Amino acid sequence: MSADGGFLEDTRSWLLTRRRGQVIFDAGEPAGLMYRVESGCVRLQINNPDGERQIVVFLFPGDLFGYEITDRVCSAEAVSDSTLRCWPVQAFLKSPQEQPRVTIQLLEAAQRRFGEMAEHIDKITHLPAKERVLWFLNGLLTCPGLPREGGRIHLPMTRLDIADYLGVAPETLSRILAGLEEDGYLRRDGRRDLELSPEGFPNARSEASLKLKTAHR
Amino acid sequence: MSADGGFLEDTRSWLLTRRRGQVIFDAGEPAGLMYRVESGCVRLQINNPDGERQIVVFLFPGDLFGYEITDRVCSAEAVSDSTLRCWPVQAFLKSPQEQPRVTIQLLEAAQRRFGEMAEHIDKITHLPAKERVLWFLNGLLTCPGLPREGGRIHLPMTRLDIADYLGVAPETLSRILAGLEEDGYLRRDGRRDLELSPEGFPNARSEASLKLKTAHR
DNA sequence: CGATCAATTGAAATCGTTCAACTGACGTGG
DNA sequence: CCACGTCAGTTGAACGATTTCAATTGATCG
Repeated sequence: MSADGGFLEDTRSWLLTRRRGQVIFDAGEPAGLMYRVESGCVRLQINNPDGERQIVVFLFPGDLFGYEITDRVCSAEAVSDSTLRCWPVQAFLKSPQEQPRVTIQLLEAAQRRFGEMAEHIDKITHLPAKERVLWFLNGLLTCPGLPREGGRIHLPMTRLDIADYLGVAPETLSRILAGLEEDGYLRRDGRRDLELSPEGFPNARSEASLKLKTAHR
Repeated sequence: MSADGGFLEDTRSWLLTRRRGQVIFDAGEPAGLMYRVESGCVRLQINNPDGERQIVVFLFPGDLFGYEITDRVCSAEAVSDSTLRCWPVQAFLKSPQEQPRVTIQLLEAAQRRFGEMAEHIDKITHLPAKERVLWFLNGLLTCPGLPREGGRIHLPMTRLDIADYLGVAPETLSRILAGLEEDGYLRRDGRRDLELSPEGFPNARSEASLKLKTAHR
């Protein structure tokens, strides 16, 4: 998920720390800095007028964000205490030296994010709640930035965060996790720690897809 | 939605036509050309392994797409017969003359798209089916590239396309449209034409939001 | 003008939400 | 260091919106 090619390192930057829940920037604000997560976890989200929240993506160490050129397109908040490295975007865009290399990097990062969001929409609309949760958990397992020992995961985010990411009521998420624990696929340890079964998950879709649905166009 | 600053015009390009339903490119393919819709309508979509489809965005005249640098992150197909202007992306990225100006344009286009997709996810997860349809119809009304005379719209896409965009069953969409017509908010004329009421829509959210929900964090 | 398939309509089933109550994890102050 | 309070998280039960399956209509095209 990280996208620096070493260019960023050569450029003036500085560190910032944000505490759990702190706002990094809000949708609509004029952009200035771009960030890379050094430690912790950040969420990009939409805060809609009805007071509801849609978390668009969780960002982990190595991930770049906030490289808007004009205005912020969504809000960013620290999920857990985090340290961020930041650069003034304008510096890149104006420097004829750095500009080409960096903007292409950013363009690629943006494309990658686009693909991930498209997948996100797809999962939310086509998967039932349980399989969304499994998808999320699998994503955690293959997330390079997340501190992890074996199948043991320390979640930086709350249940409500996860629910708002998956488009599910927190109660539903709770029931699903309880069910997975019941069936031996994981063990909950406090609010933040998960022990995922090494044998992997029910893999519900491979069964379901045997039904050989014929949609497609 | 359009994002050219005149730079593109100076660069070698050519026209392409695609018939309704034709594939423009598929997810995973190596990228080569980038496109601008000149006439017609294009959809970007995810074709998931279960044969289901999620339409991510409809593109209209003026819209740029396909500016991936490496691989296609989703598929593109013509919704209606369309003409497309295309450029080799590499030509921009290699030319020191054009590169800076164009990549910044593309970066901005990508950011705009990001914001729209985030909103799309938000609508899908937080709005009930009827309001999703109203949101879509309102979007059509404020879409500069769509041929329109007053409140009369000629839809380039099928009901199934719309359903796959909104994350709703086609039957549900059908019932909702019937209901809106029943209530005098629109008139259906064949499969492709809609006459939207000039007084606008029920504006369901403003009533609903009087309930003053207190979510947010 | 007829065939075909998109679109519509009906009825039943279901998954997830909602409302409400409870539990217990975590941190704070004594 | 332990007791206590608070709020995140969990559990229960009922409701309801949307899906699903099935049948029908009707628009569009050859």
